Amino acid sequence: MKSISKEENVNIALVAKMAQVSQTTVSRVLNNSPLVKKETETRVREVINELGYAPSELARSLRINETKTVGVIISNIMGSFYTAVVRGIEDVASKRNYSIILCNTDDDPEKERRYLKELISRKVDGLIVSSAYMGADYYNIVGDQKIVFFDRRPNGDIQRKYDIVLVQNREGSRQAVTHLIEKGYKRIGIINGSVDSTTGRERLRGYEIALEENGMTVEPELIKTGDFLASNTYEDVMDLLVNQHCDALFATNDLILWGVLKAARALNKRIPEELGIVAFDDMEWRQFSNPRITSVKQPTYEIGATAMNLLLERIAGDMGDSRELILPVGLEIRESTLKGV
Amino acid sequence: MKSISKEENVNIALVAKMAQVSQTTVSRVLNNSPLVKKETETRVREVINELGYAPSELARSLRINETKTVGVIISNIMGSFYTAVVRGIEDVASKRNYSIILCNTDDDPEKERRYLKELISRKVDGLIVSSAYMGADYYNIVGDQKIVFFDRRPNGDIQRKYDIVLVQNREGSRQAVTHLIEKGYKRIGIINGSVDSTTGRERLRGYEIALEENGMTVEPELIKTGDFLASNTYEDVMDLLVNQHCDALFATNDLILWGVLKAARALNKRIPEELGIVAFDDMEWRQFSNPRITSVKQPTYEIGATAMNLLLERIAGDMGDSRELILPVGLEIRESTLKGV
DNA sequence: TCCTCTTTTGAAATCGATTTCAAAATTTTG
DNA sequence: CAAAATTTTGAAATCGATTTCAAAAGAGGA
Repeated sequence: MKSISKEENVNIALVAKMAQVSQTTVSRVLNNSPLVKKETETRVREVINELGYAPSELARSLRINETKTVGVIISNIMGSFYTAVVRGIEDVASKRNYSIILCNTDDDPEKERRYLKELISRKVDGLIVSSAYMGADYYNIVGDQKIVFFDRRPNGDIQRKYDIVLVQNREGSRQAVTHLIEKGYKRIGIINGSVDSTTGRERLRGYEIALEENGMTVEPELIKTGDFLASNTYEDVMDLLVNQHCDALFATNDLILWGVLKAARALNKRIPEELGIVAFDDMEWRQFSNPRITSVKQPTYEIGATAMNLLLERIAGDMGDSRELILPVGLEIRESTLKGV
Repeated sequence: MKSISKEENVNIALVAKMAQVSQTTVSRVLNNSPLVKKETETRVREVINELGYAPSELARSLRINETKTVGVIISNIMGSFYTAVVRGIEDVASKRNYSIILCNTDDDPEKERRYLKELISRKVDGLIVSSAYMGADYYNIVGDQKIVFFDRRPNGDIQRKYDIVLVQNREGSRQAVTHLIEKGYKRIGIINGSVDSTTGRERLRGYEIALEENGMTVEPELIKTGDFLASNTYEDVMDLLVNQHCDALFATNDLILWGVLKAARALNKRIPEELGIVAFDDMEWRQFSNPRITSVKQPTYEIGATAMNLLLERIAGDMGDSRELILPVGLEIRESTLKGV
């Protein structure tokens, strides 16, 4: 074993030189190949320890064409729904020695395109995507990447080529609104995200179905369409409560609920007496909100874990037909709809 | 321009072949070198577009020894404090074309070690770390990596070598507890995270200082030390309220606050009359909690953005002395301490 | 036309690992 | 003890980019 020269780079060549073997042998040791004599292995390992050598994943990835990295593209980690999803993804990924690269698009299609291209250039092994952007050229960009979409269903051709993890959006909405009706609310407004996404469309559809099933008419004035970032929720709520005299509101996600609560507070509405509220998503804080909010609970962590598992199967070589998993939701009834009938 | 053969890999060599130039020239085009004749450049770009070629960041990184990637190591993205920090990091990173790899350690030192080694193997350009693990061999693992620590101050030797972003933990605690005292609360308990971290120690110190400044004695029975994941907050609160007869509690982070609220609710305590509550961290949900919680607000997003900016300076070659930035906190007074004096 | 000077190009080395293929070393067998 | 079988090793190619250095092509002047 030679002595350590000061300024040399610590790489496989240096280890080889110092252990008086070839790079091939060092590589074999690194990969626990049985082809190495016990004695030489020991010598090599000693050098490795002495140098504190750790192989470059970069070089390795380049050679074996696999990075053990997946890209995660979401709207905004601060939207709390995604937080739990990402944690689910990361847990499964970490267990299998994968890393995740996190990207926030703010639902900006241009940002999403940029991220997609960058992740592909970085040769990620796969992608987990909640897409804001589903233009016709999507396929041109992503090509034959392995992708699992979640939360929002990609449109048209795309959806037949990739796995998808969704929740019962329509059914969740239907239950939520049905609950409001059963509680005796008469004029129910909905503040929806974008109907460009299937999520928005499905949640709206559930709302309509609930009304129809109960012999109520769907009034366009009571339907507010915006975005899931709650950009103009406040104004929408004001209109629904002041001009349209709604006595109940259905907020289709967490951020929108905040807008609703702010506006309701500004108007000094008593909840649930004057105003009933149900909302999609169920973050833990709602248990301590005033009042506690009746919620459609999504299995957020499981969405992420499931998506990552599907992706890992694809990466492992599963070439089967694309799958669509629909996870169940549940209605948690709390004080915000606790009106005596 | 030759025609596309079907199964060839799309790499720089293929582009070169099809454009009838050398790889060197293609590389120059990719990097906007002025050394290329307009005419050839056009030809090369056409081929690039036709093939949908995007250079491998992997190969590039290997050659130029720079990955444009930073690792982010935190306790748990679901702890809501970190969510905002991460978003701050990602925003700054993305603007400078950096990607972030997210790692959740759950404050498990072993996990942190594994992540550190992995990220270093992946040749990240730098690290942003809220460390659970500060063993003596830390420096052995991270060596001369570029690191910005945040939230928790690394101990001893480490701290002189790297940049640090902190907040006024002690001062924040002092203000919070002083506020409780001013409101007339007499027996104030603290439910702290781990005192292995400076954060825990500083927040405890602020608590002690506030008591001392007001001529109150620090009673060990009123000090609960656990972890910032709130593992046994419930039991701690029970003890403080039932056995120690506290009339006010100071929760040192968001998760712990949840535990406090749950326990308080279980005991049917009226807040703020029977029980005053202040807490570190200030997530948006607290504005809607019942009651709204008086909070020490940290500039979470700025912590992340600042850390990333410091890191970028280091990556750019700044070799100056290590810096320590202390960001201000602010006390938001709300109903949970609104007792008439 | 020839020579100089500038512009434009490409062959080959390099980054740090893995892998193929053949050869060397060792052990087993007859 | 020599031949065959087996174990152990290493030289060189490879992944896909960048970069160095020298040479080719083109422009301008005498």
